[in-house]
Amino acid sequence: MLDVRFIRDNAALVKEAVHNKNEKADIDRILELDAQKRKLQFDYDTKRAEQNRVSKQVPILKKQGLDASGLIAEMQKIAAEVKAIGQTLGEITAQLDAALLVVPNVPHPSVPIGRDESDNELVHEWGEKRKFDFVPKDHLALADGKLLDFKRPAKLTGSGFAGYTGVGALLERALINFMLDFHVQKHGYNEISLPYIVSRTTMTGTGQLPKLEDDMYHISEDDLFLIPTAEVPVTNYYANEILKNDQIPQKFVAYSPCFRREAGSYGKDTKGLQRLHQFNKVEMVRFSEPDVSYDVLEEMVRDAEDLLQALELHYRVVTLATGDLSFASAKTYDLEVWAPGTGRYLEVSSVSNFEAFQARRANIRYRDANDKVSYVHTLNGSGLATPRTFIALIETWQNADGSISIPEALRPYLYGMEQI
RNA sequence: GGAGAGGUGACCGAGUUGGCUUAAGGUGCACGCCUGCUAAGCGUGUGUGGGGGCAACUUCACCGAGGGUUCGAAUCCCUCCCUCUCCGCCA
Repeated sequence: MLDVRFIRDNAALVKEAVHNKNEKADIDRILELDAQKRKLQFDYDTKRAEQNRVSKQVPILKKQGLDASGLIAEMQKIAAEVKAIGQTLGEITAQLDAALLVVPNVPHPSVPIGRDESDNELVHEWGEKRKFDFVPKDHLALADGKLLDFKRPAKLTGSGFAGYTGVGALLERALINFMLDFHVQKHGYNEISLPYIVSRTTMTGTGQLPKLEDDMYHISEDDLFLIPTAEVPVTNYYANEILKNDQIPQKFVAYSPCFRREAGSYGKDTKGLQRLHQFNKVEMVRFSEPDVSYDVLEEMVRDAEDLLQALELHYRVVTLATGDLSFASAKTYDLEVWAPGTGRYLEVSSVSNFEAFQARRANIRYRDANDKVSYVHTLNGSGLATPRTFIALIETWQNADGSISIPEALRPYLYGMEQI
């Protein structure tokens, strides 16, 4: 959520941001509601002050044994006026708040302006596409029925759910443990494990709601949601708090399953592990002081890159253009890993700076050097999403005989196996 | 799921026959005084958010959340949420 005062002072900029993000939000209406609200607030305060002042005289009169009924009768009128103004004020405030919730974050000036992902900008690449002296298989040909099972999970639940079996399950677990250990031991993150089911308020705090409700799994009986990413519980961990010195800066890393309905993406990237309704992910979440949050963003990209480098996988980093940027993000880098069998780059990490957008929604603040209370900046990034990393890993490290070599960094997590 | 207790400022903790409480008192914290140093002591200050004002300042709201009663609500009524204890169920 943006500060209404920021919108008031930068209406043109915000309108441009809404347009560049292919979003819809009625900024003029917000400005109008804001003006109405402030006027009502002034009227309310003035009346209420009078009411408070006069009400205090009632007990004084009574104590002197005087009749206060005239004063009380007069105050009944004012009380009714206060109530009426207060009601209108409440309605306008509710409308304004609802309107503010659907205004997207403003992209950082360094973000390329563009309609969609074709306008994303390449930042850099690492490694190169592996050359094969045989025709590399895609991950389905390599692993379906062995390391992976798609058929039976579909029987259990439906399409878009995958099973990892035997050594495949071990490999997936190895990836998760490897990534967690790496972030904790080499990058200094604090591991955290939080609920996978959260409330409507929590989902609103990070910006999934109200806009993306159709993409979320909802438990209607309790009005709770399955998390689409660990970002949601971890970022909201400090909701409604003023952080103390030892809580900011803060770097958390969390493993969690992620649940996404993927409404509207049917038929897109449906092959194998590429797009699932449930998958595992290790997520980095940072709480930063505003003046350094863009340094933190760069650091997080490197933290995610370190994993791919340790796994010796070729990848590239791109800056998302405005049209591809998510609702809440001010700037996002995607890490795309090369999957030689599939013949595509797959997004395995999305690293974003939300600036104060989520902090304002979730009400996460801190005291700066001058003891002034202000909103923190929140950032998060995958490090990494498991299924696509799994794809790239087995497709890159496959051998002509169908076996898969294990990169050295991962071997300790696979009982020392060099190949599977 | 059943029964009971409770949710007050950074923290502890009064206040629940509605009105000198602008939330007592304490702790902590900050500044000052005192002081050989430290401690103790003394004094002052110490929340968040909104509105108005160039500013000093002023005003409103907030005692779990939301409604209601009243001239006036931390205090009374209703609904909901959360925490704790006991019972039941259970990995």
